[in-house]
Amino acid sequence: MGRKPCCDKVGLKRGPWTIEEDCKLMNFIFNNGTFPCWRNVPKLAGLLRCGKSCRLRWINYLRPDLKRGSFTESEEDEIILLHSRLGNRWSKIASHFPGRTDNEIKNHWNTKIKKKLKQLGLDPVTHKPVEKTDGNKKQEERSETKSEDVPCKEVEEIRVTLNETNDLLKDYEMLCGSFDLDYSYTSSFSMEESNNPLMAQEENSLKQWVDCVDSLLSWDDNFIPLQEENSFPP
DNA sequence: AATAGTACCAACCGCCCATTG
DNA sequence: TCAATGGGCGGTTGGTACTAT
Repeated sequence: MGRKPCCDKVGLKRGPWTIEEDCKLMNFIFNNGTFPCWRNVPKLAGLLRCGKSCRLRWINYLRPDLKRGSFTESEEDEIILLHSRLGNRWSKIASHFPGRTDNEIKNHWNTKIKKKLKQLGLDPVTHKPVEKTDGNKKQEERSETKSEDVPCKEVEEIRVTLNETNDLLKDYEMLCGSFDLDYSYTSSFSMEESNNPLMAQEENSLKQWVDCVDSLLSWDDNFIPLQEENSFPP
């Protein structure tokens, strides 16, 4: 007996989200705060998406507390450090970067950091120097002479940083000893919980974000506030 | 200008695990 | 105790933009 699919995929929309869908989802979340059951969200928000898709969209893209833009060098260094300790546990790694998502970090690792480590002669999995066979030596020589995206100076800087990072490891471990390593940054919030200063801050940033987006997006006539939109599709 | 190759990232898939009845 | 369920997670894919030939 196999497991039931997370949702009935028949008739559900897939692929990139439209602005209208984003609006519907945001609108629903702004009006309802926390939602214990993602499965019901698409139905209640009037979306033809599965609950998982809504959750992902919110967490990875719509959350008001998301930090946009490329990773700084110090962030990269910390990712490398954390990866050496935690492996591919991206959500754990992401919990150390408020505003960054596990998906974002995973993508950055796979597209940028992995390459940099390889060019440094480090195994991205073990973080240890790679034993070079004749075959991959030649291949690496070729790619190194061809490669221009990481100049020698930069590679040297990364080496220095990594050494510093290793020096920091001890301090970091001490630090982790005094904090809960499993501390996880949670994206869920509730308007009702705004007595909590942190929640209030989050709510405040949410409002600021809404104002900001409001001014940037041309909220067309299709965007109907939830309170006014009493009739959801059956 | 056209085509091929590469990089990037949003989104999906399927498995795992905690919770619930 | 166990099966069903839903959320979370990591791996992978597919589309798009950019670059090289």
